[in-house]
Amino acid sequence: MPQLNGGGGDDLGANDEMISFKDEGEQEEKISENSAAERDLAEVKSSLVNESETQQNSSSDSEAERRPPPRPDTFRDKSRDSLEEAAKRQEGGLFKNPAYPGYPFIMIPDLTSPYLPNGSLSPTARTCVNVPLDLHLASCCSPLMQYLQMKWPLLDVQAGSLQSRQAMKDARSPSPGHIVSNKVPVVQHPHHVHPLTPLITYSNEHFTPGNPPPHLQADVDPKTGIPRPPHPPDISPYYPLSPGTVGQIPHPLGWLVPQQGQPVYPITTGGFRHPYPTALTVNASMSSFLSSRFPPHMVPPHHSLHTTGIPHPAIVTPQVKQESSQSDVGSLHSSKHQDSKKEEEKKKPHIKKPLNAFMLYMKEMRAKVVAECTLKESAAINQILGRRWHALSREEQAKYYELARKERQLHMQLYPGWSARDNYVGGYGKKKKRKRDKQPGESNDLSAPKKCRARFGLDQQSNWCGPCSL
DNA sequence: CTTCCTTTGAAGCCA
DNA sequence: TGGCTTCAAAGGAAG
Repeated sequence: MPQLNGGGGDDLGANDEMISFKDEGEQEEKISENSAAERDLAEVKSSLVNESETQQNSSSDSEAERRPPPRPDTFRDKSRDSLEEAAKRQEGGLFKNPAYPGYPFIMIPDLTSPYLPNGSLSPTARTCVNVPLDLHLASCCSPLMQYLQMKWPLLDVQAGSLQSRQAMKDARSPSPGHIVSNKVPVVQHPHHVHPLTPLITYSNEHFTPGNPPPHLQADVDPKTGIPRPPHPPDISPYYPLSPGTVGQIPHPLGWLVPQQGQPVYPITTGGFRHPYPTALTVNASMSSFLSSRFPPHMVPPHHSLHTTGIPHPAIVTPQVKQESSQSDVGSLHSSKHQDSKKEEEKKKPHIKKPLNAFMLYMKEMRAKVVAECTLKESAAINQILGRRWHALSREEQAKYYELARKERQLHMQLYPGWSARDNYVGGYGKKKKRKRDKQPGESNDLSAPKKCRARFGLDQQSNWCGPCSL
């Protein structure tokens, strides 16, 4: 039922996702967790450190420790509760109640529903389309809109445009190109916007229109120390801005919406190129997939490539660096070997793995955690996020699993021939020596929290991370 | 400048 | 099939 097409083959609903729920009997106990909802972040941090202590005292090292026993929502913080409430009130989001209780068998919403039998957009859908996209896309748009935006972020919804709407009405339009922005794509900042960033806007926070998270309102630029103006209501707080970059705000739809002046995606020498590797041609299956889910005018032409020349952000062309370095003095003297290497790299851009559920969660919540505590080191932040992840309710996690599934799906459509293996440096089992010097019986790096304390000057006796108050 | 740290999950490979 | 490995993000720390 999940899939419109009978699920026939959505093998993307990873089994592991189920496993993840399966093995977490802990999740069951969370039902009674509300009583603990009052516990704040301090406890999160405390338990984080506690875990290390416990691990020290206990020789058991297994997964049970890595995945702590059921924790009745100990880590649910007030903010999240309020967010949940807001989300519930909202009822407009993708994950309306009930939020996929049966996940992972819950799939994409019926995308065709917003369309009337004659193929035109239903009033509801139209309404959504008319809503300025920037204005909290996730909060105001139907699942269709969100999914369409994910699938075809190039839809310039905000523009709103008459133009876009008109174009959308024109079923004869040969390609999505007519509804895309003509802004120039630029190079993606490595740490800026994930290609599929729009997915992140599913955050509950973003489901509350016009109410940016309090902790971000008076945000301070971590690097400059300059207080940032409150994020405009139409801008995701997860896209930090410096005072002069308003015009360069990464579009919430992230990866395909071109930005001016803001590096988003790599461009090749010509300024424009085929946005996707030639392997990305929309094959028959994809075409039928799309056709089954979208009105004809939404389905990309078979020749495959986006007409915008905007590459998928998952593509990280080493060229970005190369170009800058090549422009340097020594570039002309690069050896033939290097040239051939570069040629190879050109031919084979690095396509990143799609983000998994936890990665999506991290991406969304990192800023919040950073804002809530003084920590900036990702290792420490990730520990906290890991704990929070486990503290999430089943439904909340399901959101991210669903998003991740969509990401994989989209990724697979964009890069049919891609394999995770492609990104293995030097091939599997070789290269990239990861430390991973964990002994078989050793738990998950008992020293990590210690390191954390040491690094951040925390009280060795205390289990409480002062700076973080988590 | 590169690698590590740290998290979870996806995916690939090998026995 | 289970176990192991790598990579995805992030940014400070360390080498």
